[in-house]
Amino acid sequence: VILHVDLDQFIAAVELQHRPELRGRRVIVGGSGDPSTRGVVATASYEARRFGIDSGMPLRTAAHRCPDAVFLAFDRPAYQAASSEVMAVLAGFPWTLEVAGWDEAYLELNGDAPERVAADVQRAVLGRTGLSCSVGIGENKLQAKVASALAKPGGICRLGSENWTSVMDQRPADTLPGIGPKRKQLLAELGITDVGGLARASEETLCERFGPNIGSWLRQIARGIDETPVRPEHPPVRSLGHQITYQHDLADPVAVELEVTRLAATVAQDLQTAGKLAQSVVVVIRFAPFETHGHIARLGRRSAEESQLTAAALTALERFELDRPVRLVGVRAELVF
DNA sequence: TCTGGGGTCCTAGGACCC
DNA sequence: TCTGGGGTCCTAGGACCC
Repeated sequence: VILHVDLDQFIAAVELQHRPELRGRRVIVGGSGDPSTRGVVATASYEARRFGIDSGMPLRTAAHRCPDAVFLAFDRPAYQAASSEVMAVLAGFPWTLEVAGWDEAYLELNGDAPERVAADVQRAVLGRTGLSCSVGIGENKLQAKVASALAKPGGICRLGSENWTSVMDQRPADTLPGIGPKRKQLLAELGITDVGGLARASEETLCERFGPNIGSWLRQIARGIDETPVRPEHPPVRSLGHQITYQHDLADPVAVELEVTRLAATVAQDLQTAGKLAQSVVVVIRFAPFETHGHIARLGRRSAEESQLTAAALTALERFELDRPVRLVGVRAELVF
């Protein structure tokens, strides 16, 4: 039996802990906190969601739809700190814990009454961090994760092979994690809109449209099947980088080059801090209005040295024709692992 | 009304080798 | 004038997740 613990409105909840006077108000967290700048909504409070505000929406749009909302800057260190507290509480239980993100984790039980454990977990997290969470119970990670979404906010929900079909069949296909807007659209073109339809679809048709792996995997998740293990250790980091969207497009190629150099130096620093070596560097350029391209350059030798990273980044940059204004520059190191 | 930042994984196509 | 088949590796792009 697997539990999926998912914090409710995590980012907004952390902000409201720091500013209790904002409880009950329309709060929107994202970007610099200034809705006249480039950025998107990370999380909106329930009060703001009623105005159609949701994650990913441009801040400018959110300000239009909800002019009297309170806008707060995205505060990564605060969320990381809150997350660590929550995970420490979960680690205190005697079960295998997989941290799956800032605000979610899996617990693998062995024989204990899962509903009772779920309630214990909720009580412990709330008592020690002040944060509310939802808990899904399943026979695998997929079922548990889907169940926790159904349990929101603050509830407990159990899915298993006996009720998967009755609970899920009629729900839209994108209820399943792994199906986003594009796959939902492609499925709709095949006449598949709900989970039941996907479960009954022909594997051949799905593989033809989505490729061999994704095609058969989609059909599996629609049937509630998932064999991925709960893994307590963090998987090795594969890449590490930074990207910046500029408030004003960079029109000058020299400015772009300077930014690539700056970002490469930051990435080198981060590599050294993490004790990792890069084997190649990817430079990403997003041209105005919104066209993104990337080029990769291999390092002469595995390294975390600033000079090596910078040289490779500039080599990659040379492959771009910088003949248009640039709105984003990114540098990412691919690691040796 | 313009569209963040940090990641992972998969796919398609081309180069190359035997 | 027309050009196999099997395999690997690399690159670029895309979809998704939080």
